[in-house]
Amino acid sequence: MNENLYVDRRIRKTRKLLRESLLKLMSKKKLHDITVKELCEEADVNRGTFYAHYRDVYDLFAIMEDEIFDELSLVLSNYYLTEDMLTQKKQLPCFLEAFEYLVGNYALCDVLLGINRDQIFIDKISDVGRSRCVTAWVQLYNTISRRDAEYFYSFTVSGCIGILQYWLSNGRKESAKELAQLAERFILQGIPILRPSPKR
Amino acid sequence: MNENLYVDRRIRKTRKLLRESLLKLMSKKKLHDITVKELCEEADVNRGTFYAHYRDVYDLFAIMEDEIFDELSLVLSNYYLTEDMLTQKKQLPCFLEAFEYLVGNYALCDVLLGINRDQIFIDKISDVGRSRCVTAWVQLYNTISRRDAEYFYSFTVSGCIGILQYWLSNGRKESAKELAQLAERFILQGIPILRPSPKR
DNA sequence: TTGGATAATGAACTTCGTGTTGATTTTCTT
DNA sequence: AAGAAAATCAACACGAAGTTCATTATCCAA
Repeated sequence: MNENLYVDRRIRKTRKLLRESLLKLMSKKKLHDITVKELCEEADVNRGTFYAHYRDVYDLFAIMEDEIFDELSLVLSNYYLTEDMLTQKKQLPCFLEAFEYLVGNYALCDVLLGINRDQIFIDKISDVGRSRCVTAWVQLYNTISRRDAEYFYSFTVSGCIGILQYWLSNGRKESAKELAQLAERFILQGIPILRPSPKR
Repeated sequence: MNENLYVDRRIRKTRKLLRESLLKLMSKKKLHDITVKELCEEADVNRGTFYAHYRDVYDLFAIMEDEIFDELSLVLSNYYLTEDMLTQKKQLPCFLEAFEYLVGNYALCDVLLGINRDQIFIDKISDVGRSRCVTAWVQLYNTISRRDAEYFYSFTVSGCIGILQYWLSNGRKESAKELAQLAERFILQGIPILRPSPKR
């Protein structure tokens, strides 16, 4: 938690510079086109210093992903599934917090979920709440198999990421709340959301 | 379509070898860790020959993606949206064909959608049916805004990819038909799929 | 404030993949 | 069978990767 306070200021400075520079370069080009050399020039850090901290550019990137992942996990861990949350009206707060975090960190999201994104991060994010959700669903409803619950979870989380990606690539016009509401409606109602008059 | 018939046999052979070798290497390591050198050794093709065909490893990969993309587009283009397809029972055939194609090419899917996947392919796949679906939805239902339809489409397609990814990473136990049915249920019904007795 | 510790720098060096070239050999097509 | 075209082989310059070590700058605790 606060081991960071005991890290030498020089180390903190160097790592911060490298992280910021990588983010900057990634907004312009793909990760695999970024060399250690140019990263260090951008950060004005000696190349030898880089190797004292990271194995290569991908190593640095993975560590950055981990940090975001931990923060988002923390946000989500405040929520636990109750029967209420599975019925009509109580899912919003969880979605809202998640989307608010992501929307608030959109520059990072752009890198992590955008055109040059790496897959591992998405997979990890996806699995944050998997076991909790699936277990709760199976316990609360006797009509659903564990297998179907797993698939439904995969479908849902990927769908939410899809919403975020569309949002990112279309000018980020909506607020976190709007995104959360859209996600909630899609998940709760499915395609009937499209219908003028709900059938059956 | 059949320009391939006019391509020199040596060229076809070389390209096939390189494609297969790249696929093989990608099952073991990430794209950015694969060098032209090792790819050519794997394929037993001269390095100079590689450069006569492709700019670099990413160029080859992009071309492979394009081929799959075109094939899948062809599969999907057989379907057009009618009102029937948006109601309860008629979506399955389209999903079924898509999933059958993807399941049938699971080795490729594993590379394209799996842990080392590149984002561009997924984005392209996602957009195959976007305008067609969104336009149809907006025309058929006066209650949905274009914006919401776009988001619903993003949500749905990403969700389906999520289903496929879960399937890939869990032993590929289900058939294409089962996957298509799951997808259809999730999209049509949303979370009520979990409920023992449908509310309202 | 100072002194020991530690991190960053700069320069040099080897290694390795890249991308290209030109001569030679193999394979295809008709 | 012959000409065309592709693949091979060897060689090359180039640049980034990764490491080493002596030197300098910075930190932090006594």
